[in-house]
Amino acid sequence: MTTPQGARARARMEVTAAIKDEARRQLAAEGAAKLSLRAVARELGMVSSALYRYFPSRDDLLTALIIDAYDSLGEAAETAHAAAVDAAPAQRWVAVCEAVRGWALAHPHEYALIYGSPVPGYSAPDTTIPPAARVALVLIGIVREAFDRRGLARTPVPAELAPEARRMAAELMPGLPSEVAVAMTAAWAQLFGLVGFELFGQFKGVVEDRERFFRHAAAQLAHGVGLVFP
Amino acid sequence: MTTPQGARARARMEVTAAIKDEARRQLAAEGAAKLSLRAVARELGMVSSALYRYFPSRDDLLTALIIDAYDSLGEAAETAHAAAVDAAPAQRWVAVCEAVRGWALAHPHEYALIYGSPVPGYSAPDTTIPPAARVALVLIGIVREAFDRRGLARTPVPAELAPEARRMAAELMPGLPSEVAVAMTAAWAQLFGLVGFELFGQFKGVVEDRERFFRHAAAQLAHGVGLVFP
DNA sequence: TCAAAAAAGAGAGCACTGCTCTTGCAGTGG
DNA sequence: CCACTGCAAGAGCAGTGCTCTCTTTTTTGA
Repeated sequence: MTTPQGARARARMEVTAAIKDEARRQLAAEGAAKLSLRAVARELGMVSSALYRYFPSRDDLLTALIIDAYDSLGEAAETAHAAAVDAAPAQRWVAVCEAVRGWALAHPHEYALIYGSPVPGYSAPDTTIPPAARVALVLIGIVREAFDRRGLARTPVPAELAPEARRMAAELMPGLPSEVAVAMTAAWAQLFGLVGFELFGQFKGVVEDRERFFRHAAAQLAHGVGLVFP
Repeated sequence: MTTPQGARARARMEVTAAIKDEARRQLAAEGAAKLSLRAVARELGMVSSALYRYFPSRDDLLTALIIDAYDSLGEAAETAHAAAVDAAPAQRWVAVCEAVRGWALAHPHEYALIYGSPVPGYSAPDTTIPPAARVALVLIGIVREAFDRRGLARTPVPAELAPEARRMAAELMPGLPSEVAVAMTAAWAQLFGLVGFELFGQFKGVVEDRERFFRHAAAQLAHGVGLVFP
């Protein structure tokens, strides 16, 4: 990441990056299922066994790509948010949602890798959690600012959920009311439900004008967390 | 499906069923990625090439499993709906949502197969569309009945979405107002966003009391389509 | 009834995969 | 200078999807 100590370490980082680049290319072209270590090695002019010096297994390569994908998506969300910084919170919410959708449409296989079925054995390593949180943090930031400025409409939470709601608010979104924490979390999952359905073909024959449909649905999500359109 | 004409046709159906059963077992145990034709054949005591008489490719076997999974999920939804037939529409809505979640938790790999990333090349054949619609039809039925009985709260749709909303209502849910059609479709996608996030580990470290959280979120979805709790 | 046709299974084989192991080469640090 | 370590190469193993050919069995139609 910083200055490499020796020429050796530098070369290692370059090769590692080259492997990831080529793997990303194959991922984008064919999908995770067809990503082959041997093909990556072949394309890089090295023998397949050499690649195992850099990634001990195919799953490790995939994990690296997953983290990069989360970061790429998170950056897209943050950029969109920064670009809309002057707009009202509800508008910024929609802008971020649209950025997520746009990124997903532009990188379908990467999106499938991170929000589709978990491809490797089963559990994503905990390394993936921080980059995965970036989109959520942007959304939380919007809601928090709106709350601090003028408060939010709150949807009451049933008594049976109140303790969990308080825990969620305290641990994940300190400073926000527990009802909002619950609504936020639900909206976050629902956002990716909308994106996933569009991307994975579930809207085929159902929604035609998907962009407008999404914009409206994202606005409704904003409404659900208590944001109001001016 | 009906009476088999000859002993041959009968045998063929039995073998086909046995292949699907064994494949389903392997799918449930290891996931779609590790489902292997050769392993299925081995387990059935036949040679791998013989299996190609029944399914021309691995993708065809997967497609058959996909259809079965959609039907199984649809049946779970229909059963839950039938069991709650005396309850108010909003309650039935939640019951169906909970049935979807329950089925998904009980059949994670099958759920991943149908609502996760599309595993084969890319596009699911159109054969999968009717079974895939069963859950949606149950939900539409609930909403339609509620609408016919007492009407529904409607969330206005922006002008830019109005034509698409009308088209969706006319083609997919005749008799329902276009605003409701839009809200229904969004809720449908959002439901699977909630289920998918829980199933694919996105709620790890975020939501602990997932059952209660889901019940509340499902109730909010019902609210979003205009259903009211008595 | 009996031969032709269709269907099914068996087996070998091809090209590919992830991964391991051993061997040889080339930079690195004492 | 020389031992050490990191790296690459190659062979090889077990597994995969899929195709092709050959044999056996069942169905069919004249």
